[in-house]
Amino acid sequence: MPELPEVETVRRTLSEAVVGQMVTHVDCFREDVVRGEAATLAGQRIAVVLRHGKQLAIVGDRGAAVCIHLGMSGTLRAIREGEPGLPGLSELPGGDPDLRSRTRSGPASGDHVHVVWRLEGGGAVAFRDPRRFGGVWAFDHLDKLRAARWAALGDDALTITPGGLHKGLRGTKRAVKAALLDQAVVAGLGNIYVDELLHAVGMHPCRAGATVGAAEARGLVRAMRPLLSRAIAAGGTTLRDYRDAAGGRGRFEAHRVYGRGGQPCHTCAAALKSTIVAGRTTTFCGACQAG
DNA sequence: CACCACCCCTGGACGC
DNA sequence: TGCGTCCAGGGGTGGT
Repeated sequence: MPELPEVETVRRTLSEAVVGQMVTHVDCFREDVVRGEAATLAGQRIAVVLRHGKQLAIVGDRGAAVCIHLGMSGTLRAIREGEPGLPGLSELPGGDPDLRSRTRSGPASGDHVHVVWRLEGGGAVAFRDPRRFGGVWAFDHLDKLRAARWAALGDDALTITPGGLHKGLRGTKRAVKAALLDQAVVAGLGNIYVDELLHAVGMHPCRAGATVGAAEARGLVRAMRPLLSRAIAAGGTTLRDYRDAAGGRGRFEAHRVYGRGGQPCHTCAAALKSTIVAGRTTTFCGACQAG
């Protein structure tokens, strides 16, 4: 379940592996996963890999941009020449025989590779997404990507200002947790980090957004940045099958509340409560997080 | 307009 | 061991 730290880790590892490389052609194995012309990056050298919230953009040197959203189960892997690829890549029709022969084979060893960007020199970038909650959106120019997708998002969680967050919260009666999960309010937070954030500042997840004052919004932003930064420094959180673009696991496991319902709060030792807020499993401390 | 329930999808955990 | 069932959850959509 990649959230901002995991997506930023993918951005960095992918960037190191592919910036400056030429995309020779694009294999798309599931049309419904891609919106727009999948081959749009073909013939362009990768100039930069950007991120806004949980979305990535691979940008070509002539301006083409491909937006990738990993959803729940998506991975984006940079496969270097001579390196084993993703499970299942061996089963792809029409793939590079050399690349295929190097990949693990076996009966249904995990296919679900939907798009492969082939690079000059034999490498590749592969988008795999078993549950298909993610997707790929191709544009002939980055400006169009920004207008069509990123304009609707709030400021990135790493750069949002206290004033910006306060503005996003004060107009809503929704639970503050629901608002923080809303990518139009702030982009990049998901269920894990919202629970961690609310616990860190001692705020009840069901507080109405509009009741969060300017000082509390500042507290949220001041807690958010180090929380996300520490997770990025650790390469993100590994739950289930998250991997960065180089196939590495995250090492951030310092969850204080997520997944710990019923266990003692690390701050006050009270049993953490588990409930549903905004349709999401929510864990919080009834004692530390007043509301 | 704001908000919520529902749906999409598959793999892993768990119970019998 | 094997099978069935439930659950995870971001975001889009359609209903209230």
